[in-house]
Order: sequence, then structure tokens, then C-alpha cells
Amino acid sequence: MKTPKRTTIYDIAKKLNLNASSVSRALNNSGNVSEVTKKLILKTAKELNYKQNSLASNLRKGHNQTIGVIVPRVNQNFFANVIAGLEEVTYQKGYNLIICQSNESHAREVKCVNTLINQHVSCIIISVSADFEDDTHLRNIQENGIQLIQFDRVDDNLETFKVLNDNKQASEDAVTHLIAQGYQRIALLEGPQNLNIFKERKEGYLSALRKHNYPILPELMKENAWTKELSAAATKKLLNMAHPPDAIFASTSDFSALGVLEVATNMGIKVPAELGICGYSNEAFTEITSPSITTVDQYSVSMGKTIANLYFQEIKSDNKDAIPKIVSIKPKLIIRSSTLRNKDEQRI
Amino acid sequence: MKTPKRTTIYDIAKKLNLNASSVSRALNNSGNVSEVTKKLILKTAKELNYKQNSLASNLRKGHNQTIGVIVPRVNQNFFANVIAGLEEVTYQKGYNLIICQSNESHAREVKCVNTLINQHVSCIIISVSADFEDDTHLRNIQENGIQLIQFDRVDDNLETFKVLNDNKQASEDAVTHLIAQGYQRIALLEGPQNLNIFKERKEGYLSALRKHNYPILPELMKENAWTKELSAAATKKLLNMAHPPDAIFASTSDFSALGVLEVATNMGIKVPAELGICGYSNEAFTEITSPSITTVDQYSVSMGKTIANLYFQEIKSDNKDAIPKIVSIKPKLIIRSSTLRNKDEQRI
DNA sequence: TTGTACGCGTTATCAC
DNA sequence: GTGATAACGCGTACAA
Repeated sequence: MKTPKRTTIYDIAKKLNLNASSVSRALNNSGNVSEVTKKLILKTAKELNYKQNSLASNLRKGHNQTIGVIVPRVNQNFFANVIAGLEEVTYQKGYNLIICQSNESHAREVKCVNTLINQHVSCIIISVSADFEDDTHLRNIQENGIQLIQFDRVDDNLETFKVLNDNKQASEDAVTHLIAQGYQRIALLEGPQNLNIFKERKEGYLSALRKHNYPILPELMKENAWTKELSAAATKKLLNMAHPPDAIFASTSDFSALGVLEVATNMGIKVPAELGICGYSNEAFTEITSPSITTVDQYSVSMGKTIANLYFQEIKSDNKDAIPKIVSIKPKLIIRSSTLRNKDEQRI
Repeated sequence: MKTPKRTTIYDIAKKLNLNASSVSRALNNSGNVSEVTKKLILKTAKELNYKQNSLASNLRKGHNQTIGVIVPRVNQNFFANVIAGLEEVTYQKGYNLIICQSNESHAREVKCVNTLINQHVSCIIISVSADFEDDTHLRNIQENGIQLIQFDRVDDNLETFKVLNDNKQASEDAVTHLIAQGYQRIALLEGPQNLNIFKERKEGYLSALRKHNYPILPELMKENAWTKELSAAATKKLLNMAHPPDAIFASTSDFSALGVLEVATNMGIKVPAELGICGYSNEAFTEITSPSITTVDQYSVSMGKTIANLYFQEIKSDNKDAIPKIVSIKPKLIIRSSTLRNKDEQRI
């Protein structure tokens, strides 16, 4: 595809017997141009259907009004919402968003980082892939003078701006709620512990148990149960134990919680009377399962907005190197039928 | 933020007492460079942490390895999936994706188009906003020598590449299925008729009725019922009629179907025995409602891939102006409990 | 095989 | 207020 010739500021200048620099000034409202010529320039620019070439402009100006985003998957609810929030704010500021997905692969994440560096984006916003290995690519971002904001899944060891959910607190709240509902043996479905978010959720679980003098039972903690299928399998094992749990906290996602619910239903176990179930993420479907599922809302859209605002307000505006700041958003426990056994009749 | 100086091909050239053009050739594998110097160049490029400046490269080459995408909302399941599919293919080809959302606003859509034109993207992939007014902005894309692919919601009058779902056929299948299940008075929840997709779905509905010699009853067709709330309201009116429908085809979305289901449940109407419900889009939750909801799967991820492949295989490669082609993807009716009243016991 | 010279479209810095 | 010129970083025809 050969791109046909577009009209440039030279074309406009030539037509008006002016100089290109005057045209540039007029179009950018910069420097001095007389009102008359300015109007003339704007008029003929419209006539010739002039469109600025951002490539040239950005090259000359040495920066790019573009922000890169890297997420594991763009069609995962949480990330899609964060991106929606990001786009909302960046659009207002006249910035563009380049979106990449790592597909949970570290190797691909590294490639994404490199293309974004090549693109001279002014900031990279990232949530790392599940098989996070090392952070040389992230350091590379900083070495190239590009701002870096990590969110949700982050590398704790690297000092950058971070926007996080308070996973530990949210998990503690969830488990505390289960305890308050009288559940005695509360199981945990964990995600990969190399990811901060799953580690923190486990900590919250442990912390709640300790605070209420509940025993910590390793046989009730299942590793890597972070898909619907994996958690269904783990649930079967749990519920077939001699002393099965009477509640399961699917800390990885609502899909895991759904797996738990399906297994329980198939086994004829009553939820929430015989088994309490709590998920994580507040996916749309948790509201309409029967029973509806208690879960944690992460305010994903507003998280995206927070991230973007952090960039525009604290990072970009700051001419000195700003001190990497950590913003923590407190998620909200949404209590629904799947854990409300005191008011079992009340189906929400 | 001042971007610190990055290493350029000049820096590499200077260090090796070479010329920048040799460095360029070596890095791009273009032209002739001796193996020795090439290795030397690649080595020092790595040492100096050289990163290409895509801005400069693209400016020089006159084209941009970037594709722009405009959708109403990035966090709507269907669009998120299409984007995921798009990204999958474009990533393989070394292309970047710039994502914009129109927020269902025509004015904003126009602005998005303009920034993408400024960015010199090589292609714009768009699904138009609900308040589609006119197509001057789309024509503008073409006038600027940028390829244009419309998908799903398109402007029929404009001759461009299009990737569509066969909405009419899918709707006809759905309604035919309802008829086969013995439903007699089948209502339709419509979306805004200025959008092709909703118009086509209505046509499919009408066509199925005609083919089976069913009467077409205007009182059973509700306009603009395209959110959960709107369709719940429409459903209430329908079910309170003297002769209420015994089936409702929520042609706008599964969320509408969910609204129908909730209203029916609250009114004590049995689904599917007394009321059949069919949605559209195959949202994840349709599988787990009780009863599960019959719906139409649009193959959204693979639609994204199809669009991208269309660009790379047919449009980009073609040096002559390719003739705008319309690709139609046949959606698939997914039959679930909400319309299966012959085998009512079988809860899927 | 390597070097020279120029231009992509824009903006910044001069001078007038 | 306007014009001339250089430079952003790169790729490419051409010459050596």
C-alpha cells in the first residue's frame, strides 16, 4: 500500500505565498501570527483537508502523546474495565493508548515492552504476566527514560509507581465475614504464589484465621486453583475429605467460585447452609447464580482512571523526578446469598 | 518530562568509526554489510542499549505499522473479544494497535477518527456508535489514503471492507427454533433501528414468522429495549397484556434476556414452560442462569482474527485498489434450557 | 563493501 | 509579524 501524498504545511504555505513556519505557528497557536493571516491559514488548511502528521510532530518535539498498556488479556473482565477507565481519562488529555497483551507469557511481555520503547511512548502501564520471571525488561523501560506504572500484578522489588488493590485487607474481610457466619473449617483456593496478588490474598486469609484463633490447616489450602476447572478439581478433593470444609474462599476469581458452586450443587451439598462460598472480582455473573455469590469488588474502571490521573497529575507534571508512590485502593466485600446462612431465606 | 537522550545510530557509528548508513543497513539487514562489521554493529548496539525510534523510521518510510481501532466500549464483552482476536494477529505481524472508544457518541467518534488519521495509521477498524449520524468522517479516512474496515455495526451505504455477522439468518434460526418448540406468540425486543445489526435481527424475526405463516403482531414488538432495564420495563408491559406472549426474543443482547428472565421469575411465570426466552451474544452468564439462556454465539474472538487477516492478506498485500469485500460470519444458535420446553426436565 | 547527501513533516531559533 | 534555516532520527539512492 502506497500512501498517497497528503497536504503538508508546505502546501498551505505555497498556496498563500507564506512560509511553512508561519503556517505551523498559526495551526498551533504558538508565536506571533497576525489575526488576518491566521484565519487565512486555517481556512485553506480546511479547504485542502490538511491533517497534521503526528509522527513528524512528535519526532521533532521529542516526545509522544501516547501511553502503552500491557495486560495479560484484554478480554478479561478486570483488565477490560481498567483499560476502559484508562482510555476515558487519556482521551480527555488528548493522549492515545497503545494496547498489547502478554497472553500470560513472559517472553511475549518482553517483546511488547520493546515495541513500546521503540514507539517512544511517554509511559508504560503494566500488569505482569503469570509466569513472571525477572524484571530486566521493566528496568529497561526506566533506563530509556519512560515512565513506568505497575498495577494489580506487580513486581514488588522494583521501585516504581504502583496502583494496587489492598488484597490482604479484602481477603481478611472476606474470611472474617465467613467466620461471623459461623463457618468453622474454611478452605482456601490459591493462585500462583509468584504473583503478589495471590500471595497477599493468602496472607489476608491467614491473618483472619489467626485473629480469631482459628487453627491453620494446610490440608484446607489448595495451590494453583485459579481456573474454573482447577478449582472444581480441588473442590472435589476437599469435599471428599473425612473432615471436609464448610466454607471455601476462592481467592483467585469468581470463575473458581463458580467451579466450587457447580461441584457442590452436583454433590447435593446445600449452599450456603452446608457450604459457604466466596469468590473474588465481582464478575457480572455472580449476581445471578443461584445462590448469588459473595465476592470482592475491585472497582476496576475507577482503578483505570486512578492510574491515568496518577500519571497526569503526579508524574508528568513533575519536572523533578517524582518519588515512586504507591496508591492502594480498598476493594469492597459484596455479601450475597452464598455465604449468608443466618438469613438463608433471603435470596438476593 | 524531558526525555533523556537515547542512543541513536549515529552514536553507534561514531563509536565504531563508521557511517550511520552502515549501521542502519546492519540493523535492518538491508543492503550490503560485511559480516564482520555487522556483528560488530549489533554487538555495540546491544552494549549501548540502542532502541530504534519507530517515529523516525515510520516518518522516513512513509507508513506506520499501526492499526487504529474504534469501538463503542472496550469493556463490552463482544468488543473486548474482537480486540483480543485482532491483537493476536496484529502482534504476530509486528503491528501495533491503537484503541479508542467512542462511548456511543458520534461526536467523540469523529474526534477519534481524526487523531488516528493524524497518527498516520495504515488502517482503521471501526464499529460505529449507536447515534450514528453521517459518514463524512469515514469518507475522510479513505480520502486520506487510510484503509477502512467496518465490522458488526456498519454504515451500509459506504463502500468499504466489512466483516459482519449474519444477523438476519441467526435471528431467523432463533425464532424458527422457538416455533419448533411450540411457542405461539413470540415477542421481539428491538434495538435502535438506525443500526444495521438491529434492523437485520428484526428482519430475521419477521422472516421466520412469515415462513411459518405466523401473524405479525405489532403489539408484540418493542422498540429500543436494548438494556437490561429497558427490556425489563418492556417485558412487564408485554406480560401484563390481555394476550401476553409465550416467548420473548431479546434480539438486542443477553442482558436484555436477563431482564426478561428476572421479570418473569418475579411474576412467578415459569421459564421455559410458560415463557420461552432467547437472548443474543452468548455472554458467559447465560450458561449459569437458572434456567440457562438460549442465545446466539457470534464467534467474537475469531471475528477479530478474521478482520486482521482480511487486512494483511487482501488489503495490504494488494498493490492495486482491492475491491471492497464483505465477509459474513454465520453465528451459531446455542440452545439451552430457557427455550427447551419439550425436555423441560433436562436442565443444562 | 562503505560513505555521502538528502528528505520524510514538523517545530524551534534565529534574524529581519 | 514573517522568513530562513537547522534539527529531530532514520532510510535510501547514488557515488566511491
